[in-house]
Amino acid sequence: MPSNQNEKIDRRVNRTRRSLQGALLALILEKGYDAVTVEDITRRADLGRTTFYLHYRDKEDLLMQAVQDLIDDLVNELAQTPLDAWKLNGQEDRGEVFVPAIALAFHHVAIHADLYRVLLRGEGTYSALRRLRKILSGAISSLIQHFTAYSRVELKPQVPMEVFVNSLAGAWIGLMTWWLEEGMPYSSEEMAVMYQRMFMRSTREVLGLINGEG
Amino acid sequence: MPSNQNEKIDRRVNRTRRSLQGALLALILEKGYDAVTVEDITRRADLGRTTFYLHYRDKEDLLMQAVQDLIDDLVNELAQTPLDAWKLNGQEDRGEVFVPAIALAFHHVAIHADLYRVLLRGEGTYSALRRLRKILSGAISSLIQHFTAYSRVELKPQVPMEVFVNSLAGAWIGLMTWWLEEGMPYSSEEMAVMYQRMFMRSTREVLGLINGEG
DNA sequence: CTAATTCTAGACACAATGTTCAGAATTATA
DNA sequence: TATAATTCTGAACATTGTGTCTAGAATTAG
Repeated sequence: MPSNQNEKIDRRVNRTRRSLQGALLALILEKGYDAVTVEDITRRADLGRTTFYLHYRDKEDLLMQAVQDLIDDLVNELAQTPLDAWKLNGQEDRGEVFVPAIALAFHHVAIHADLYRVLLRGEGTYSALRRLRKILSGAISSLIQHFTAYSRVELKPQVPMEVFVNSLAGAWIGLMTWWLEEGMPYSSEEMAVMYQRMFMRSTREVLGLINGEG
Repeated sequence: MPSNQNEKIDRRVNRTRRSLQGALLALILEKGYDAVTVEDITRRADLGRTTFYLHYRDKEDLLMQAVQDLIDDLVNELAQTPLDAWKLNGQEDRGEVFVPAIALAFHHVAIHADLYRVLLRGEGTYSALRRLRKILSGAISSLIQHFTAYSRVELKPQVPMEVFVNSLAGAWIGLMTWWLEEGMPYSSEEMAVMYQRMFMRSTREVLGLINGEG
């Protein structure tokens, strides 16, 4: 998925980095970020400790590069996804729709579950989780803007947009966290549908977009 | 607020512990949990390094005791607060109410801002943030149960309650985090009102409690 | 005032970090 | 396949932080 630089990279380098990253994730999930030493990582990856420092400055550097790649990937995929909403099959029109962008985010979590688990636990540096929150806030902002662009009604937000967007991002993160910690008892599509069912309707209300029927 | 044991404690002990806790919080906010050493803490607190180990096992022990006291205090206060909702002043009845329990939580954050900042950043161990999330989820559950107890309508939740409650707790945490990181641009009462404005209405919808008027 | 408690400074063994270096192993490429 | 370049390795080293222990100084409770 990530790290496909233009320059050709020695096989050993790719293999080494993948091993190190995998070892770090596994070890963090086993005993927590703080308890993991560089020697732990290289032993698990079956590499010399010296090799580690050939590639990364320290433990945090390794984790942050992994997270950065993950987030870059998410941003890329989000950018390639239309913001439109599809009406759901045969459902009576309760405003129930399916937004591919939302489903995509949950799908991304499912694919990279281990890394998201580490990220959402805030292991390592807080900056990673903060970045994810900003990205989700931005995505939510874009969705809202996209949906309201076609509406001729004037917006009368019940709360400042910043407050609302950050709350929804928090709900998203809380939902993903619960989902991962519970061992993903629902599919990513189900999660996306539930997220919409909970918050898309109230979004219109909070924005002041409710016109008539409850 | 916390640590009022029955036994009389030597003045020096209280002073020392308060100094150490204050120093740790300040240092974490300055340069992050990982970068803080025990010697940093004792130097800032103007104490000998040996003294630290007279009171705490390590850095994490100190932080966790502080967080534990904080959470105990929050739980205590929540337990003493009625779950009822007061109707807001002269407002037209848009279902807008004021729930003391919600306001109390935001107030608690304002009073202990530094510690919450550290806690919400997930500095130290993830377990603390996880505990807070569970407490908020529990509080939300209680509120929902309390509100619906008087309703004769049968509930038809649109999503599993666990999903909904965890999302709302996430929104709460996201909102508090944003609030703290932005330097608390609103009062805790305003925050509580906004939280309710965003989610109390949609809660009734998600629970299937919408009867007539939108 | 005095006995008990707490704080202090210095020394200690230990664990992990991050660097260096010479040589072994692997890889790209011709 | 041969060879030059790159990457990996293991051992050694200085450095930093940890957690413990001591004897004695300082503070506190009563």
